[in-house]
Amino acid sequence: MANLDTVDIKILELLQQNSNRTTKSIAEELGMTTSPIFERIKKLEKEGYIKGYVAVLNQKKIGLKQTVFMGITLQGHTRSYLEKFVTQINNFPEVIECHRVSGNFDYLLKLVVEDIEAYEHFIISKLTLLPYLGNVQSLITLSTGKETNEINLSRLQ
Amino acid sequence: MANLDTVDIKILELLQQNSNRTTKSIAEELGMTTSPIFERIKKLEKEGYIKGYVAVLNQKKIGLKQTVFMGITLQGHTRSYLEKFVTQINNFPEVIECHRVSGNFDYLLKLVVEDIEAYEHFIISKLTLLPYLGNVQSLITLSTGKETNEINLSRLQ
DNA sequence: TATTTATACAGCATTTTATTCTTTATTTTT
DNA sequence: AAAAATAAAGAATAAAATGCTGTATAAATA
Repeated sequence: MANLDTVDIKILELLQQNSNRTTKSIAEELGMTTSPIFERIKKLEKEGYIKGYVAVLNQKKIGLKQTVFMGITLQGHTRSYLEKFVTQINNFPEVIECHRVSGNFDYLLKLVVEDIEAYEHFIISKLTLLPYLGNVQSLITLSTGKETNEINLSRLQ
Repeated sequence: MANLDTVDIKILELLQQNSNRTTKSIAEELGMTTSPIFERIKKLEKEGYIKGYVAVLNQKKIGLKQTVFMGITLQGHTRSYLEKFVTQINNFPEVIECHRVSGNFDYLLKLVVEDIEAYEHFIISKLTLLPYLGNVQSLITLSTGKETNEINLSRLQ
């Protein structure tokens, strides 16, 4: 695919908002028939523009009410240790994101836990067991104004 | 719904991984027929456990290669100003998350941009126009070890 | 310029899935 | 123990996905 045209971008925008829409309804919105829309979606999937389709859950309703960010600095920085650290961090079910960053920390983590108590438990019984841990800073989410996975594609047009 | 049973949790886990699976294939995996699975999914949607279904895009392939986190401190803290700040921040297409946090910052943002240059442009031409801005700290993502929206539900069982 | 080739899409046919309904078994309540 | 509620199987129907054919338009080639 040379590049994405207007129709492709529109399809991606719609599927980011609701991936359960029928091909037909997308086709109608774009003033086309189902087949070209169907074929374009398959192409976007095949060529990797679309990584997949997922259900988004209501964390709070499920009992996981607390989001926490952690800035972590390590004391050692050997390659083998960094890799080990990432592997272990990724295995914790509480951790949903783990980014190596430049700036005032080495790593930034995003966690989802039941509540503050569960977070404290995570720190005591899991995190602090990791060696070479340096400075650890917690950012406890009080409220969330925006939290989406939707990438704004208007910039591409 | 009193609460989620084992089958509900399993369904949620599967739909978090791939929401395009057919009812039939989920039913087969769980050793049931399609109708109960179908009804359970509808119930989970209706009662708000499932917020929606979305396509996950390949950011890099689309040309948005850089993720950045920003810790922001405000100088003023009147209610009306905080609200205005959040509203304006949420309107920036670059910002995909905006959390009010306790800790060393007032707000933590997550942004997705083309590259560092685009990030600099965001700061100069958008962010710094906001009044009452205090300390701003950037955490530039170098690499990402884990980045998922999938909530681990094994904790609930 | 004429001719071929590739691309995109409409429209229809077919297969597969989603959805609804009925019946039966099981559990819960009284 | 009887009645009511719940859960699921199985079949029937509606809707959607998927594939195919033909046509128009654009791009490439001679």
